[in-house]
Amino acid sequence: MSESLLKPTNSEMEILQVFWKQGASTVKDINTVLNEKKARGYTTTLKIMQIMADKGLLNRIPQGKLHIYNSAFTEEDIKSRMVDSLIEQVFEGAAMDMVMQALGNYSPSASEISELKELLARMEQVKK
Amino acid sequence: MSESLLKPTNSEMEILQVFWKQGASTVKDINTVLNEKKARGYTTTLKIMQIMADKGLLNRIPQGKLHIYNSAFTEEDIKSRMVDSLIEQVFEGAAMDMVMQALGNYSPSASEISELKELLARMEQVKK
DNA sequence: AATCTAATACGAAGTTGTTCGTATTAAACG
DNA sequence: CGTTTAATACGAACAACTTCGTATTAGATT
Repeated sequence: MSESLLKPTNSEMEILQVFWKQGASTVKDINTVLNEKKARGYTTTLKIMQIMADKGLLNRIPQGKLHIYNSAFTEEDIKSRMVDSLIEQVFEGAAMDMVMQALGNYSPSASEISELKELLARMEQVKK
Repeated sequence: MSESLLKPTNSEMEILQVFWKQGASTVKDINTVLNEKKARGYTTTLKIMQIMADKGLLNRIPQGKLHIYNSAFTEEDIKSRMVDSLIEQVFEGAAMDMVMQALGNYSPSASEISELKELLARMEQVKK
């Protein structure tokens, strides 16, 4: 089981994002969406999806000749891994530094600030 | 000037982190520190540092036969780029989602919560 | 059933990153 | 000033990713 360390590449992330939005899809479905942003050959998308299935990132269900794929992991799961990886590799484990950096870069709107304050209040509750 | 998009690789990040801690260093200096965590050949470190200098990530000052290197960018600058890149590629621009995810993963200590609340309070002030 | 169509399978090429061995060179030493 | 030492330069190998062209195959069509 070496799947706990699986970190999708950029191309793989783009594909996963489509699955999270529209659920189970064929190669054609995915390729159509991807091509809205950037041209790629059909077999390019196919190949990457095959590799992803091999890695365990995607599930593949044969439907006659067709293959239907879907993400093997939830959006939260993968994004969580990616955030962890950044904190580890770039911030040497200093999670709060990363949060501060992010907040500094994108100063949140008033409503986002409220949302964050609520989250923090809830976290404070739990600690008691 | 294509350097605004420069995103260091993992190996490059490890090297930059050493520079940010101890300032200008030789290849030998850097390699010694890196080897505390993981064995690598001297020429491996040399090669990567040469590539980094080519890319503009490091400055190189010849000191007789020796070369003294240093990071060409501040810690904050690079880390900021890395955070931006994650937000862009993984969270499709949703910076707040990323912050929430990070806070969810590493529930902050009481003192960290206070620190964050202060930061948010200051941000709220600025908005007024 | 033969042909057509559209999907998958496969292999190869180009790129980037990492690693190291060997060659070169410049300074130091005797 | 020739030799040793220690640093850089260079090239090659390997692995991961991305891309695409071609081959194969299974189902649909006539």
